[in-house]
Amino acid sequence: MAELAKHYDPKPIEERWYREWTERGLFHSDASRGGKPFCIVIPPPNVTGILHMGHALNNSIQDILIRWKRMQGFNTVWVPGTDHAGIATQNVVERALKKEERKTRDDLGREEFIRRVWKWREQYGATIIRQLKKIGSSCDWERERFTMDEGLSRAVAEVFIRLYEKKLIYRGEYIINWCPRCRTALSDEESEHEDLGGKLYYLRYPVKDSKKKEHVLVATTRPETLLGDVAVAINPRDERYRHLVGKTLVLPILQRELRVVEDDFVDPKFGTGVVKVTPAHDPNDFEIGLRHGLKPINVMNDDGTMNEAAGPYAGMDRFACREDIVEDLRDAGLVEKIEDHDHAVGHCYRCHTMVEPRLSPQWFVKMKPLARPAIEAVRDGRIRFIPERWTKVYLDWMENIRDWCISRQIWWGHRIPVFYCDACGHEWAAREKPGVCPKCGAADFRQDEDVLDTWFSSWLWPFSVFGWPEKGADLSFYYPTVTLSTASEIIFFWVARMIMAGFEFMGDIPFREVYIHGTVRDESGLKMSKSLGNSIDPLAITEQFSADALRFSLIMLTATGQDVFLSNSKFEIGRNFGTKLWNAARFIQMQAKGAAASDAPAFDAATLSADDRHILAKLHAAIAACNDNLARYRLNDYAKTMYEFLWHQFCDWYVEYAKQILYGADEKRKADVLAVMHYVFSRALRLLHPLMPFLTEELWHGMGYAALHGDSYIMTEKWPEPRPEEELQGWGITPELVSYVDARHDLVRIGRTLRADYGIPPGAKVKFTVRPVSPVVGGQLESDREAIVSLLKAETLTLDPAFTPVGAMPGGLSPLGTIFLSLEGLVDPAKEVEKLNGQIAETEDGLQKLAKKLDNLDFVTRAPATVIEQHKARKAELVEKLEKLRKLRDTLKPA
RNA sequence: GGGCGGUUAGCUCAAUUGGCAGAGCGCCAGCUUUACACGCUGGAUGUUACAGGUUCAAAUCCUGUACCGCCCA
Repeated sequence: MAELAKHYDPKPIEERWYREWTERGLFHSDASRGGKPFCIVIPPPNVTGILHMGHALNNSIQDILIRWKRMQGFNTVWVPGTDHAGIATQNVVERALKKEERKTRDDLGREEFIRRVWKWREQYGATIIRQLKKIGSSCDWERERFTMDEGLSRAVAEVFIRLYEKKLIYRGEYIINWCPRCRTALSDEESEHEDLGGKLYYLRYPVKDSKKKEHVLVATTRPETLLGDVAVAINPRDERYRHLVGKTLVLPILQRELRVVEDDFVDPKFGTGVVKVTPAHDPNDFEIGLRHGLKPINVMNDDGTMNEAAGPYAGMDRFACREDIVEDLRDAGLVEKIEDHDHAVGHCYRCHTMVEPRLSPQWFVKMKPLARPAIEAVRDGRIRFIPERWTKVYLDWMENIRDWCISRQIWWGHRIPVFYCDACGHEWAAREKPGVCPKCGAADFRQDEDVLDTWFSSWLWPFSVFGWPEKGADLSFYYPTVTLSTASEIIFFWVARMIMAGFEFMGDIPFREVYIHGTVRDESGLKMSKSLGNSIDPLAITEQFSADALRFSLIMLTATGQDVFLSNSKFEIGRNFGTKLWNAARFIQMQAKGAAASDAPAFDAATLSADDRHILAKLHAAIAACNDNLARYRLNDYAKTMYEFLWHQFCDWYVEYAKQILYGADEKRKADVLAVMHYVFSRALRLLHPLMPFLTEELWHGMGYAALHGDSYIMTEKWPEPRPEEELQGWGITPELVSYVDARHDLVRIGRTLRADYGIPPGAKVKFTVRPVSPVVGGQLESDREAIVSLLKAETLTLDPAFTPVGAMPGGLSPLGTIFLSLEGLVDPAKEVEKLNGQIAETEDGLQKLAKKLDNLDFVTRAPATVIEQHKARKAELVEKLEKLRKLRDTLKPA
C-alpha cells in the first residue's frame, strides 16, 4: 500500500472516487433488493439553472441524510431530476433566438420553436446535473427524471383529466396576474409583492347634469386604468356621500357615464372614501362588478400597451399613458392633488416586470377540497415540519387557500389536454390526441393553446418519478418518501401542493418530514442572488478548496433552519479540517509502518491505559451524538461533534499522549496504542463520511481499512453503532475514568500555563511537582507519570502528598492536585503573589454569590434538592480552593 | 396593516426541562516541537438590545419598546 502523500490534493481524488462509485453502481437502489426503504426525491432544479450556494446547501443536506441511511443499511434511494421551468426556459431560448438569428418564436411557429427548446435542453440541460455530481451528490442517476419526459407527461395528463372530470379544474374569466413581458398569466404565488413609493392621485369626476358643476373626488394609484372605469363605488354607511346615490358621474376624457354603486368593500377611510370601479383591471373591482352587474371594459393589450378601448391613448405603453393622462387631466383642471403613497405591487417572479391584474379566460384548480386532508395531515403530525414554526406558515396559507391559476400563455410546457369541436361546440379532455370529436364525429377540432404551470408537474414529483399512474413495484416500495429538504420560499409553490397531490392521487402523504433550511446570504446579510452579483459560486469553492471543504463548512456554519452568512474565507474551516485529518492519518500510518492490520478492537482490553480508555469512551460518545444530531436534523451539531472529536480529543490529546509510547520501547504497548488508533480512526472516518465523502473514502483505502473489509467502499460500509455498556465496562471504561482523564487534561493545561507565565521556552525541560488531592489520585497519576511528563515536556515529575514549597515557587490548582513549577532563583515572588491574589479575589467572589444563595431561606426551601446539593458541593469546592490559594500565597510572602 | 424570525464575546453562531453563559473565526503572546504554520501552546474578551414583570433562580417564561430580516395582504 502506498504511503499517503505529504499534501492532500483533492481534485483528482474527488474525480476518481465519484467515477468509481458511479461505475460500481453504488448509488443505485433496486426495490427488489427489499429491506427498509429510505427515499428522498430531490427538489428538481430548473433545467436552465446553474448551481448556486442554496443548491449546494440543500443538496449537501440531502446527501448527508442519504449517505447516513445508506450506511445504516437502509435500501436508500435519492431520485434526481430537473424541471422544465416553462417561463424561464422559454425566455432563455427566445433570448438566444433573438441574439443569434434575430427571430421571435412567432417567426418559427409553435412546433419548430418547441423543437429548438428541446435542442437547447439537450445541449445545456445537463449543466446543473454535472455540478451536483461535482459536490458529491449520491443520487441514483439511473432514475434521473425530467418533468417533460414521457412518463411524467403522462402523469400530468392523467391528473388533469381526473380533476377535470371531478370538476375540480374549471375554466373561467377572472382577474389574474399578468406579466406583460412574458405575456402570460401567473399564479398568485408567482407574483411577488414589493413595496414601492408610488403616488395617490386625487381626481375630480364631474356629476352629470350638475348645475353647480359639482364633482366627486376619487383617489387612485393607477390613473391609466380610469379608461376602463364603469362605475364609482361608495360605502353604504358613509353619510358623506348619501347624496350621490342614484346619481350618474361622467368619466373624464372618455365622457363615459358611470353609475354610483354602494358596496361594503369600500373603505371610507382610504383616500376620499370614493373608489373608481375598473372590473377588468382590479380583482376587488371585478368582485364589485359581479355584485352590481357591471360589464368590464378591458383597455390593455397583452403586452401592457393600451388598446382601442383606451381611445386617444391606444397604442401607448401603460406607464407612458399614466403620465399623459395625468397631464391631460391636470390641463382640464381635474387633478385635485397628488400625494406620495407607498404600496405593494406585484412583480413577475421570473423577469421582475410589474404585474398587471388582467381579466382573461384561464384554467383554475379548485383548491379547497384538495386542501382538507393536507391540512389534517400536518395538524395531526403525520407530516412534520422542521423547524416546527413553519407548520403555522403552512396552515395559515392552506386555510385561506385560493384557487390556483394553472394556464400559461406560453409554448414550452405540458399543453392543456382539452379539445374544442368547431362543429358542435363540444369541449372535452383526453389523454391522447383524439381522431374525431367524440360527440359529433367531426374532424374539425382544436386543442387548447395554453400550457400548464410548471408546478402542475412538480406537485406530482414524489410519485410520478416512480412511474405513476402505473402502480409498479417501485411506487409501492418507495412511496411515501421520508424527508423533503427545501427552502422556505417554496412551501406554497411546491411543498403544500405536493401534500395535496399525495392525498388526491395516492391517498397518502408524500413524505413524513419537511426540513426547511435557511437562506444563504452574503457577509452583510443580503440574500445571495445573481442580480445582486454577491453570490459565491460553489464550483469556484470546490476548485479553490474542495467539495469536502465546501460541504463541511456550509453544514458546520448552518444552524438548523437558520440563515447562513458566507464569505470566501469561511470555507477555510473545511479545508483546514480536511488537512488536519489527512495529517493525522499520515501520522498513524508512519507509526504503524504500513497499512492497518485490523480495525477491530484488536487491543488487550486488560492492559489499556487511562488515555486509551478515555479516547474509546469519547468515540462512543461521539457516535451517540452523531446519531442523535442527525436524527434531529441538527447537522451543524453533527459537524461540530466530529470536528471537536477528531481535532481536539483525538489529535490534541490522544495522538499527543501516544507519542511517548510510540517513540518508546514497549512493543506491547505500541501495538495496543496503534490498535486503539485504528479502531478509533476507522470509525471516525465512517462517522464523517456523509459530510466529507471524498476524503474519507480516500483515507479508508489509503489506511488499508478497505482491504481489511474485502476492498470495500466506505460509502457502503456499516455505520458505527455504540457498543453495549457492559462491553465498554469490560474495557475498563467508566464515567469516573473519563472524568479522571478530563481532570488530568486540566492538570496538564495548568502546568503548561505555568510554563507560559514564566516564559519557559517550549523546548526547555523543567521540573514539576504535584501534590495530589488524595492517595487514590496519587496512585493514578503515578501510573500515568510518563504521559504527564511527556505532555508537560517536564524534566521530572515528583508526586509528593506532603509537599510544601520552599521559597518562591509558582503553583496552580487543578482538580487532581496542586502543581508546582520548580524555578530556583527565577521567580519574582511579588508577581506570583499578585497573580494568586487575583485568583483569590475571583474565588471569593464566586463563593460570596453561592453563599448568598444558600443563605436565602426561599432558595433552600423551594429549589429542588439536586440543585441545592450541586450548590453545596460547589461551595465546598470553592472553600477548599480558597484555602489552598491562600496557603500558596502565604508561602510566597516573605516571612 | 397582519404574521413569523432575530438581537448573546470584535465577527458568525451555540446554550435541549428556567439551575456554573460556550464554540469556531478573529485578536494578543510565544514557538522551524521528526503528522500538520491549512500547524502547536498559552491568554484576553459578556450590563445576553432596552424597560418592566413572574420566580428561590431568567439568555431562557410574560408584557411593552427599539432596531434588523422574512412572509402574507
